[in-house]
Amino acid sequence: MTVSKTPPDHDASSVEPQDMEDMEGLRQAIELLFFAYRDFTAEPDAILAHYNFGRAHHRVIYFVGRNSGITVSQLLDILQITKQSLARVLRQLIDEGFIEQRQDLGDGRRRLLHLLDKGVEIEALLTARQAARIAAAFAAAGADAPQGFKDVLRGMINKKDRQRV
Amino acid sequence: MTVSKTPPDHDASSVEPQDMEDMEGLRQAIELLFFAYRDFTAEPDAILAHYNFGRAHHRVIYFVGRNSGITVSQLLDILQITKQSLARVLRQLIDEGFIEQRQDLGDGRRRLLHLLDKGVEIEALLTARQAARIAAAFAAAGADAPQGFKDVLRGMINKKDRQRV
DNA sequence: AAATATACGTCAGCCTTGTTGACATATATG
DNA sequence: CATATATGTCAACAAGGCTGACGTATATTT
Repeated sequence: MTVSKTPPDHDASSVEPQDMEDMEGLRQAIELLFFAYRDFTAEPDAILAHYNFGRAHHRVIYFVGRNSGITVSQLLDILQITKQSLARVLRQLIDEGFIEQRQDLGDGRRRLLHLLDKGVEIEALLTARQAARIAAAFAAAGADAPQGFKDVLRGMINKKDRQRV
Repeated sequence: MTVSKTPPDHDASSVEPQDMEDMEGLRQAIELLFFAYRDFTAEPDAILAHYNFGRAHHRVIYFVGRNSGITVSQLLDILQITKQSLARVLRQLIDEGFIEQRQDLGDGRRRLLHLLDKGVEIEALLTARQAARIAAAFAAAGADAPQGFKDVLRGMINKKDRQRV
């Protein structure tokens, strides 16, 4: 392996374009988002591992729980993954009795997804953990912080999906 | 395939434990976080694909850029992945001339990581895109929103890493 | 009624990025 | 000199993305 020998540097202060005076604040936001999301997902991931499930299962369970009777294609719109990727985890969730699909009486091509008891249970557990983390952060921040938090997140979402939440 | 036939239901309103009166707001936050992070990462991912890089490369480039001279183990602490996972992408980044490692003169076991020109360039591009998205969201939200946004995110990070940002 | 479009499922194979476990080397430190 | 630390690497595996191809049931259009 080739390793060059040089004194440790500290890269002084780098030049920032003047039209980006607030770059530092934006970089802070980028990093906070990384760390927060990292820890926000790590906790559910650990729980899911007990069921031999992963983050992909979590997403499906969550959004089916939140939108009972959602169709497969609506779920695909939310997750923005391919149907093959969804099929893999959905099949497991159905086979293992966490989710049930019923045929839509109006349009027989559609499969309406519903959580079964086991699904409701794990959804509640996972959501409770994530909600608790957010609730703690809300409580620690100022009273106006939750609104600011949500408003900024909403603004970060592509227009098309902003009205979803 | 077995599909039960039942009329479409709307699952009425589910029961919420009374100690979680604000559950709706917390669920909103959970979903906003999901959608915002999804779109926040999708844009860089698309750019990185042109270089045959992925999200893992982005993280390394970003944090090496932000912490010039960072060691491998410090980077591992941030990313919270195994050294083998890091090694795979780091090797590519070094081989392809995006990152350089220099030996620490104080402690010769350490490798200090630095962006090379190509690395600086792509880092700037990716960060500019993400910063622009956040800047737009900041501008669209109220003047106090950015502070609330950051405060809540900070509160969501595990204590150990809160002081990082 | 026939043709086409839509919703969904599935098979096969590939890639990235995470994991574990084992082991090697250089350098620091006790 | 012995041990601990920082790093690198090989091998194998799993999760969860992807593409492409194809099948079937149901709706819709012609």
